[in-house]
Amino acid sequence: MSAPNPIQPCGQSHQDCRNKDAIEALLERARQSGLRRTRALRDVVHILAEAGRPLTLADVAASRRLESRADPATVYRLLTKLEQKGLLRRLGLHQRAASYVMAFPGSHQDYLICTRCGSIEPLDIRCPVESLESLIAEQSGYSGLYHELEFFGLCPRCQAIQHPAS
Amino acid sequence: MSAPNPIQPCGQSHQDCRNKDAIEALLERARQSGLRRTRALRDVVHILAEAGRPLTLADVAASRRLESRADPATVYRLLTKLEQKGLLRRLGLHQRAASYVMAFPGSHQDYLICTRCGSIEPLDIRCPVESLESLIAEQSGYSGLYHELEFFGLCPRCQAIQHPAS
DNA sequence: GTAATTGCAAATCATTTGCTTCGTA
DNA sequence: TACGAAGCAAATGATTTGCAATTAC
Repeated sequence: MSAPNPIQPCGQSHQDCRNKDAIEALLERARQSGLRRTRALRDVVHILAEAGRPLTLADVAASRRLESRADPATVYRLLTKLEQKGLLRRLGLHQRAASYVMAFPGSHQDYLICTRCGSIEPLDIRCPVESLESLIAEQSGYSGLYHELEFFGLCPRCQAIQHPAS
Repeated sequence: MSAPNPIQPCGQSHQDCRNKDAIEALLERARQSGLRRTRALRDVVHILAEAGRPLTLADVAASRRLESRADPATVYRLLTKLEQKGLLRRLGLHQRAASYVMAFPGSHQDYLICTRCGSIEPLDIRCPVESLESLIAEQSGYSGLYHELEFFGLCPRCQAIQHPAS
């Protein structure tokens, strides 16, 4: 958490996220936020937590880990609920369709995105990540490195709107 | 580019990206990388460049800007080619399906992703972005702020493979 | 003239919803 | 027992491909 060594394949420091206790805590949080302790829920959480990397819905549904082969629709609904409860994070711009931007040479853009209404504001920040890029390129052997940085949150307008339900 | 003021709605500093010269330069690069100067190409580049924010394929295809209403398939192929030439950036994990990760409290994960094979490596970097979050939250009025940071590049294995074609 | 590009239609694939049955609280 | 969850099937929606007609070089 505080080691200065910035770049390592995620070996140790996140291992703790995948141990039984952390997973159990997640399940407990899930239950307390209203979800029932079903086998499918337990399986989905285990699969995702132990993967330690982003998985698609199909990945989760196809995983033969744990004996229940879950229906994609079930997995989908579980993922949706877990995301609504804040226990799960869906990567990307949170829209169903892919998004594109022109790549002007030398220009780089970061975004601020509302998790409810999906509005996207370009940010004119001095991106603090650039210096990391060369370091990562060097240590990982990747070429042509670039990055994407997005901030997500509830925009002021959406904060003012009543939550439809929980 | 060097102003210390870090957060502004992208007003000026990227405006230059959208002027005629920059767009013309993009089109020129496109032509030099083998694309023909068709109306659809010009329109797509104009639409994306002038939008200054991420657009979906449907956004581009539906844009009545410039007189040619382009077929989604045509737009799709243009976007694909522009991306292959490095003139365009597709946001997100570059997979067709959405990806999910468990949100362990207090843990945050950044990724290194190969643009060719799609492999995803979790990075154990000390993320330099966290300090920005509170600043952005304050200035934007967004609540519940979090961020995603992904690095993209060609992984060593893919670098070794012959490019199928250009 | 030749090869890339377009447009239209159709195929794919991931996501999402309806509805009935099942299982947890 | 009541209400959320699961399973199955079907609808939706974005993306992707096939192919004939067109257009840029």
